[in-house]
Order: sequence, then structure tokens, then C-alpha cells
Amino acid sequence: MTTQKAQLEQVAAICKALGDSNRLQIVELLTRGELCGCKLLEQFNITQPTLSHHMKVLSECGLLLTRKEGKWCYYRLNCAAFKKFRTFISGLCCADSKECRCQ
Amino acid sequence: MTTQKAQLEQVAAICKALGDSNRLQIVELLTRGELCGCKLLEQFNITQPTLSHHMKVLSECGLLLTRKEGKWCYYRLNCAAFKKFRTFISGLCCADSKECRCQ
DNA sequence: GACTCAGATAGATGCTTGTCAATATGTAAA
DNA sequence: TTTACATATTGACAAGCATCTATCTGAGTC
Repeated sequence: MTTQKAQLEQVAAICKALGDSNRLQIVELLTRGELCGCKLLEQFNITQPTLSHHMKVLSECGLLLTRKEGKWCYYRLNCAAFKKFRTFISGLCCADSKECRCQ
Repeated sequence: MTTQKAQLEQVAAICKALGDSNRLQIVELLTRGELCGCKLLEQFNITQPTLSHHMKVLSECGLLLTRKEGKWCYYRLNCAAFKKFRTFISGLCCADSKECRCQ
């Protein structure tokens, strides 16, 4: 029951979150399964607080889910939210099929 | 012959461009066909220089093509670039099909 | 030529953001 | 209980960004 405008804002928020190459790479890594912060950190040349900030940004736009276990915090993709996003982007196609067959 | 890293940077740049709701809406409008700047401007509560700035951002990340005709400047989606982008995003799926059927 | 309209550019401004060092919190091991 | 480790928070800072007003460029019209 979301308005079209609200959906557009939501998609823009996700795009914004993915508009940082570190965060995009984080998401790419998480498609292979959940990871804890310290394993993620190994993959990047950033400090731990910076990673923590990126995880927060990705969580706040709804892309990530979190699971705590002992000292560790496991992150994984929120598949439902991510699917909605992919569907929206996939729907952005040139309508003019004469000029373009981008579908 | 683009490296994986370069491709990721390119996708992040596109995401960043789409991370502004005005620009995302511009792209959505252009999926219905090309439009000149003045027609686009009617749809938004922004000034002409601001629109011009947004069109530049979208062009610079490769999403838009431009055609000049008299006083007018017609913008349209760059289908090839856009398709690559959609393909990349569609490829971002949870690999763990036990936990998730997001495909 | 003078005017009008479409669009780009320049410059300013206030807000946002990516990053870091320092510190806090919370959990487990010694 | 002290120590070590994983993560979050705070505060600072330089860079980036969305937006505006003012101005410029170019094309068509009177």
C-alpha cells in the first residue's frame, strides 16, 4: 500500500546507499552468504568505524539484516527488500521498442 | 575488456546518479521516450540550472544520450549502458538458495 | 538588430558524506 | 578480574553535492 512516490524515494535511498563502491562491494560479498563484520573488514582498506558506518547506511535503507552471536555480528542481505529493488530496476526499460530492444 | 573493479566503480557511479529522487524520476520519465529539457522541467519544482546539472550528472555516468535540434536539446536513455546496469543489479542475488529464493 | 526562448555555465551557500582517531560497550577467555 | 576482541558511537574535518541567482551562448523570430 505504498504510494508510487514513496516507492521511488525508497528506491532512490537504496541507490544512494549502493552509490559508494565500498558499499556496493559489501553487498556483492553478502550475496554469497552472511558474514561477520571482522571478516568483511579484512576485504577493505578502511578502518573498523568506517565499515560500521557503511553497514549502518545499508541497514537503514533496508538492504541488510543483522544477527548477533556472542561477540560477533553477522550481516546478510534482506532478500525481500533486495528483490523489490531488483524488480523496480528491471522495470526501467525503454518503452519505445522500435528504437530499442533493451528488454 | 573491463576489469571487475572498473565495472563495480561504473555501477556505483550509476547508483550514485540514481540516488537522487529527482534524477531517478527523470530516468523513469525517459523510459517512455525522449524528452526535451523544457518538457522535463515542467514536471519538477526545480530551476532550469538545477535540471541542467542533473542532466549532466546522468550523462556523465553514461545513462543518457543527447540530441540537439534547433533551440531544443532532447534527452533519451542510453539503452546499452542501461541494460548493462540492469544486468549487474539482476545478478546480485543471494547465492544461498536454501535460506532464500530471491531469484 | 532587438527580442525571446532553450540550455549551459559560474559562483555562492548550506547541508551531507566518507573517513579517521579516540572512546565506549559488551562478550568471552585467561 | 584483567585482558583481548568485535562492534558501535562520538566528534572532527575536508570534500562533495543539491540548489539557487545571475549570466552567458545560440537559435529562431519580429
